[in-house]
Amino acid sequence: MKRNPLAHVRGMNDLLPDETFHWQKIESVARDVFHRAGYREIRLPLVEEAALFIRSIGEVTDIVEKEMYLFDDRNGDRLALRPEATAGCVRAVIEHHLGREGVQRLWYTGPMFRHERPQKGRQRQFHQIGVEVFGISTPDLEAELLLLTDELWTALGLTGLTLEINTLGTTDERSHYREVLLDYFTPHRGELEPDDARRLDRNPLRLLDSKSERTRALLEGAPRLIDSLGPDSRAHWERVLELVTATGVSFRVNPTLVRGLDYYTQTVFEWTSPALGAQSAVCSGGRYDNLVEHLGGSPLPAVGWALGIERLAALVPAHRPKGPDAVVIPVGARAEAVCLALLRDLHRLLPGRQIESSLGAGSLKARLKQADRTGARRAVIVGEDELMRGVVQVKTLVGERRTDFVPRAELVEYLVGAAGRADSSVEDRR
RNA sequence: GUGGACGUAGCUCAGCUGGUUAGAGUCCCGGAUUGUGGAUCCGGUUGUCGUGGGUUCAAAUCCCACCGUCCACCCCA
Repeated sequence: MKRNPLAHVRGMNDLLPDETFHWQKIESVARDVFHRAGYREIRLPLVEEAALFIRSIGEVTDIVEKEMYLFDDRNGDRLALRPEATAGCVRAVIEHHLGREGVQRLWYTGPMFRHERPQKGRQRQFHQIGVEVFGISTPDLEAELLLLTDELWTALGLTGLTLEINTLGTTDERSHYREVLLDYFTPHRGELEPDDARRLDRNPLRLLDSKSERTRALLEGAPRLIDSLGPDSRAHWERVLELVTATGVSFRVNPTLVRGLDYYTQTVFEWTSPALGAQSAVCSGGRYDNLVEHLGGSPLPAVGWALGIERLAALVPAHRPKGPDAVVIPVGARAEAVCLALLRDLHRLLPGRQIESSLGAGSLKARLKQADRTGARRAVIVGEDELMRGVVQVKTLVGERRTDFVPRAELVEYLVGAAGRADSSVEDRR
């Protein structure tokens, strides 16, 4: 078959209501953690000039070379769906001169787009939550950002993640090391697997985290990145280690950790989980002191990280939504108008409560069954009998079976009292 | 982009080496209870067997192609 032209685009998935609840939970926890730490939200466009990403992420990266969604605007501009948000964030900081207003602690969330082959934990439209801080060059910022991630995991009830950190030094130090590494590996070029030979040509640093046995063996005798660092970078790195240690966040130094994006300098880090399969990185980032200047702004140091919401959502224990406090069920046509008025009043007078309606066709039995399945605490039933008596029937669905007939005017009062009376014990049982 | 596995009810899957009307569980709907939930029992609906072509008296089953999904490589959140 030709593919169904009306089906979803490959790698761009629907998030159904069962999942959105889980996501909302994650997002609200993150929002709260950020707010408490003084981070403010920035909302950025999904589309930017393609050149912005090419210049920031790097020309010889996979993201730029083969993964970007590119298109020409009607006026001929070369645009791209953002593959990540740091570039756009830096652009916004430069464009609005945010650097002049002192330190900026920013966070963002939203979809990113990369044309990759989908697999577990990897889709073409994926979602990130990220943080960028501008204006602090000292290593205490790295510690703060790592602490922030750790606080987030705690707030989400997430355990079992491991943190690895490394330093890449300044741009100059790194390109020096690149040459050193190139000199070391070039005589062994013939021994490398095709993928690694390609890395040698394109981005020798990527050899450091090669999975190939052969390459790993060669790496044993290779010059180390740390030896290419000057005194300033070393001091910065030592201080990062000291401060992160002091925060109590446990980590491992991984000298082979190199990030794929060109703009990183000094500290880089990555949180991973063994539960995610091949795409194990949950959250990663690092310092990028040159990027603002590189993109045309006045020099401004920065550190940031981003986490993949899909990957995080796969790890965070699922929160089941709790059922509604009450479901209002009309029986018969005459009761429908009364129930709608009842809903309106309940929503207005009990703003904290979740009160749903049970409308449409279907027997009372089926609706009670449905209400029970959603975990509703009470059913408020209005039928002919109740209409004649001016009451509503309130049936407790959780815990003890109990049915009360309540004068319509006293329903709000009853529900307020019922919450104190029954819900706490009910809560425990669920 | 490369490799492998897999596409059968809304969902999870069975259907062996081709053989009559394609099954189970679940979900949904109804009944046992003329307007009263969770358990049980009874009944019912649900399918272009991914698509197209080929082999055959006969294809969900075998062959080919395409589409899609998943997993891994690559890359990365």
